[in-house]
Amino acid sequence: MSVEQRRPTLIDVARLAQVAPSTASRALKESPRISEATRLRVAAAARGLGYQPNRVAQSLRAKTAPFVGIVVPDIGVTFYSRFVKGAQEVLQASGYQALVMNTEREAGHEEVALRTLEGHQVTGILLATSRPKSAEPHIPTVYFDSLADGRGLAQIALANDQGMELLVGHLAGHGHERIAYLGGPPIFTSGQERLAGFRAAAERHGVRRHAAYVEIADSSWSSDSAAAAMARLLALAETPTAVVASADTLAMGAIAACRAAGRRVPEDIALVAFDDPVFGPLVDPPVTALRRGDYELGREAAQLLLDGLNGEIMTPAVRLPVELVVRRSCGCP
Amino acid sequence: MSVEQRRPTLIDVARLAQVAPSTASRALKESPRISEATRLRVAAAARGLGYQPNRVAQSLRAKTAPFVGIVVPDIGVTFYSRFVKGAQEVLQASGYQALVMNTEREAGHEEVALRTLEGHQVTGILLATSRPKSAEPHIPTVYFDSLADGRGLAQIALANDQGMELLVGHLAGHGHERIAYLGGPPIFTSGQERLAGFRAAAERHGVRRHAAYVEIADSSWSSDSAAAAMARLLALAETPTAVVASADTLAMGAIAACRAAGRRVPEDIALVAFDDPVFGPLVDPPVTALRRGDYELGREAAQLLLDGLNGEIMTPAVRLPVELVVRRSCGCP
DNA sequence: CTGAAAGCGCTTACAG
DNA sequence: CTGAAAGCGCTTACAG
Repeated sequence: MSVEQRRPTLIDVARLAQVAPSTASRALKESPRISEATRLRVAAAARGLGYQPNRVAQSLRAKTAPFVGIVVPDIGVTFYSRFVKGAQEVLQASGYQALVMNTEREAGHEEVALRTLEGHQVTGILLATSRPKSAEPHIPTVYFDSLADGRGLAQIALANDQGMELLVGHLAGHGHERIAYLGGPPIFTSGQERLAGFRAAAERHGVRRHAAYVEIADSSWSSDSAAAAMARLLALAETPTAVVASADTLAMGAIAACRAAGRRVPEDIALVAFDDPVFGPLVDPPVTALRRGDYELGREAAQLLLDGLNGEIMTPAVRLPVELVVRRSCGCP
Repeated sequence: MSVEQRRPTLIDVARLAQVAPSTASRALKESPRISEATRLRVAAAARGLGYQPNRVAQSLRAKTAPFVGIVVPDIGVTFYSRFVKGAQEVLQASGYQALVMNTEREAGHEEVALRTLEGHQVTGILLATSRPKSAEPHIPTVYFDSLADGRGLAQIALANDQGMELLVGHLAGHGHERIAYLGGPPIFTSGQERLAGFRAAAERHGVRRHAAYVEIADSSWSSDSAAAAMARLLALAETPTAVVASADTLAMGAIAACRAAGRRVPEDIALVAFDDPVFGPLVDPPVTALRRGDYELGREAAQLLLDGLNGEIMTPAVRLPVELVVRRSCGCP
């Protein structure tokens, strides 16, 4: 371990360049009213000392920091990691650093993450909340995926009902009349809207309603809980002929359960999924699903934040349309 | 948009509680030498105003912040997202917030991320570097996955050579003599050590060496590039009878290529992978691979950092042992 | 137990 | 074009 060295400060630079700190500050940020000679002298001094500005001091002074916090329930979920990457791309292009906070779907962690972000004077927040009744952060916030009506700068999510219409409509087109729904708990937007969307679409397509045909996985939308739910569906006296899984992880669990029960997909039971499994084409059978708009949602959410910061008027809630990709699991030839 | 409200400061709290700011500060952080009455009065004032301490000011004052930065090349890669979750678990238990930075494997982004973290006075950094010759951050750093010998507080990675020995040994035990390697570029630790480990293990097991039997994917270890590489292997006059993929994504690409070429796995060509594909058991065929130690590596790395901050002596480099999970893709009955 | 003062490192009106 | 001064919001020796 090397000797504890004090980081050089602007004062050190100014001293070495023989100017006042204020002049050094201006020279470093290319202010217009500075002589070329001074600028060069200061730049040389800064380089010589390996000067790096203290961002904490800058933030304290400016009362804001060029950061945008992205708060996600589970960074291990493909949807969220891709969202982060899409958002980051747009944010960095506008000079913001993305600060990712993973809450593990715990309201307490989210609370802490939000306070940390606020305390750090971040410029804005992109938030997929896991708190049933959340207070609005004191910083411009774009809610995504888990919406909180009326709060924040803007709201954006996938078109959950349109997606369900595509999925249910496709199965109904195959002649299915006993279609089950396997979804995440209807606590936040996606869970609620997909379930509601399924019900509405089922009704539109004349699909028989059956209480036992709605199965809910655990709150982390885990494959294991989906497998258990699927097993319950398969144990029914009158089993469904098709299943709509409201996420990729649930579809994977459902396939595993079918396999364990010796039921073939799609011959014995058809399956479609809301999110396209990442290795979808390699799964046996390849899964019919909606194309992922994850990156796009991230980019759009970031853009909404930037627009909002620029004072542009926001529409109440943005919906990203989805698109069906037909593969084998639905029983198409 | 509500009226721009100034956030209440400690001064506001002190004024309301009719004490000096210094007293308010002490009262809020439960300093011992404070009267119960004062403490209650200050607490009430803080609550009343909705006071939240300004972390930026605290950090500037303390010259350190209770944060640990985690810098990863690609948050969309399962290995890294799980690492983050494991590390975060340990860090939060010790009072640190994890700040995740995603570099997209770009040296420039990593540079910025590191400077941001330094500028923000984070207490420590967990770094999987993507810079060929990186300067050491001025903050206690634990290198993981991509090691940089001699630098930082500590170094930790999976036991790459032991893993390759398990994989090659298993295939050799099946009687394979023409074993190909499909890996990431040998630029950073994992790519280098796995390739070297493969070669050493192949030699130990008397596997024939053949220049064309080493295929390298692109630098993001993408499935697509692996599929292309696999296609090249399958086009060889004398094709290998088995392939070792040095990551889950590569294995997936390899399977896709085999399928596209009409070759059956494992009947026509056997396959094993270093990382267990997340939905491994659902892939056709289920992949024989090493059990993932991702979370564990994250936990260990975080613990190394905490130990190092406490002044404990560090060993030069920690290796996490791996373990083989046999499924169908290797040709086992 | 409480308060006045200094200072963390920077930036920006305000003078000159 | 350059400098002296104030202040961002906090904490902590130093007095009392």
